[in-house]
Amino acid sequence: MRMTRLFLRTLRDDPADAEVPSHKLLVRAGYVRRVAPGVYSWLPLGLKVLAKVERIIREEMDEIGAQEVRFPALLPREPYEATNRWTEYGPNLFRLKDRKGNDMLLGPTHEEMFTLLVKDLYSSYKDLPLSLYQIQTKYRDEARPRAGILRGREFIMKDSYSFDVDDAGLEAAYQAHRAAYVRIFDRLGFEYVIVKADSGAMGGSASEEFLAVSPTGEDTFVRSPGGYSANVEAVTTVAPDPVPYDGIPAAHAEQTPDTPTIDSLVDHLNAAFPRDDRSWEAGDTLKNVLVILRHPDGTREPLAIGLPGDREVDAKRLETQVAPAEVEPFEQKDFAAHPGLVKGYIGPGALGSESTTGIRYLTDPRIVDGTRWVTGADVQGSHVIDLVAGRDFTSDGTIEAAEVRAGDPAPDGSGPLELARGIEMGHIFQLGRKYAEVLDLKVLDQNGKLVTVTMGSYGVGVSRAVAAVAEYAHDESGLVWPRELAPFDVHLIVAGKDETVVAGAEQVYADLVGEGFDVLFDDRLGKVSPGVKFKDAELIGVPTIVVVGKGFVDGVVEVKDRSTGERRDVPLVDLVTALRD
RNA sequence: CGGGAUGUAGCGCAGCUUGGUAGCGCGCGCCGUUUGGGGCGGUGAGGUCGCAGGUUCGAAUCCUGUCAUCCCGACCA
Repeated sequence: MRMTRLFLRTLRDDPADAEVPSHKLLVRAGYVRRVAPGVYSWLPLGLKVLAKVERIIREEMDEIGAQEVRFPALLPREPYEATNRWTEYGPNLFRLKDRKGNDMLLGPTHEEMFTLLVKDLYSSYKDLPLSLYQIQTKYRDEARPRAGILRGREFIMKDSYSFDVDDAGLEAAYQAHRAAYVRIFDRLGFEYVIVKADSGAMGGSASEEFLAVSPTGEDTFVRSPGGYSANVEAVTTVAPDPVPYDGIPAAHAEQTPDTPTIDSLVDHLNAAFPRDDRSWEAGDTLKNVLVILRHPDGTREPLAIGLPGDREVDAKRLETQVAPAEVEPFEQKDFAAHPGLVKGYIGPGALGSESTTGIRYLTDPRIVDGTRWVTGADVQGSHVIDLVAGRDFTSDGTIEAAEVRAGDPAPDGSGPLELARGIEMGHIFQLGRKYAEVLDLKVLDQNGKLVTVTMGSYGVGVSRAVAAVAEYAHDESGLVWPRELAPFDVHLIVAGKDETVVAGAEQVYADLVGEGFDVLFDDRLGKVSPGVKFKDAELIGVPTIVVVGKGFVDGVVEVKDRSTGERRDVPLVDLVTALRD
């Protein structure tokens, strides 16, 4: 491709609406253009990269025997009504009506369509196992699209689904997909982690996410030096062993006026009740947080969560624990309904299903028998000291709702956890029979009996992958594509206006194309200085740059490696060999 | 949905405080010059100043409303 013909205009400045590197560079280098928030057009350069990502995915999916199909993005309402997702998806679903007034939607995901397709055509265990996939455009009307194509409202996704008669078959399909994903992400070339994910509302059992490690990622995950990694939601707390409490004095209530917050309480304790061994700390206090759970049937249930005073409740972790109920704040009217609760001084005495309030009381796993706490006395201006778990109070159970912090021990004993950010690139999980049951996907088994099919669901963000690669594959000059994804193999520059140099570059171009290289030839002459061409080449990010210039009279051209910056003169006759290395 | 910011030429921005012929850089066309790191000079094309209403002799500028976009958070297979 000649630069003088390529549909491209590079920009000297970063677009004002771009924040993250991939967004800035993909727009500046002419790969994509914004059409609407979260909606982008792919230009020739971008489309070539996208196609290469798709090719890798197709090869690996085909390799595990999955077959490609393609569903429409425009879908009728009915299948989504059957699974209740027409309602559940809420405002995130793009809805529209056809001329007859029938409801339609732009598909956010295709579990229903795949399930119904298999139901349409297959009816015997002999037809299984089966894996189908598609690479297709999805639509989700995100409340806040951001970061260019990293999180759009229209995006390209590979989604596949496995169909098996039994759990062993599902497990095998899951492992096959997992292995394929490992190969896909290895080939895409970025650093990633596989984390245990919360399968949450989707109702599956096993579920893992592939996260590209990147500070611009939206998902926080944890990992340990010993190799543990997980979503924050999936982290389980390492509970200490119970400790004996024989020598601990009896709990005693003390006056602690004006100490509604943990900080004010700790200050007061150190001033009024100093410890012999050390100062009081926030972690010595037991904080009791109240929320309201709204259950799917609409009922509201108060819930108290007891946790060490130096930790906050992590809203996401809490919601994962109480799903499908939703978490709402505990409001003034709720306090009014429970006069036994003294705001700011709530203690275990007023909590628990056996207590006067009857409010369910769940505690952090760290609060084991024998641990001693300072906590509210359920009296205005008073706290209890030396309150011992298991002796002075009990809870209705434990809950994983406290925030996870760097330095916390990994659940598998593999060392302290580190917090990092990642971009969700792939998600695999064992759906089980949820969709097959609602949509009545059954096959006859060996005994002629109807059995419900079990399914797996597996996704890769294809357009997101282009941006995710760009997130790390760049430097201060521009993009630096891995060879397998680059829009071209070679970026050829003619530097100079001398007729022999120009003619020479033309010849090199023809030769390289003849040898099978995909070459971008910057053949611009006239006012386009060599500096402009070098800058554009670095911005575009083709891995190898060949310059035909002043060395040409001596029969050499310059070969530059975009990623290392290394440049060397190569005799014209050796060029093809050098490029093949 | 909460908080913050911004809307002026294709892109990046100034002008607004203090109302008076709409500017700069890049990009684009043409002429000349230049050719190994976004060169120089000249000359052009291109703008309902987000939109609506108001104040005023006169509004990009002041007032009111509204829409949009971006960022943080909430949300999000």
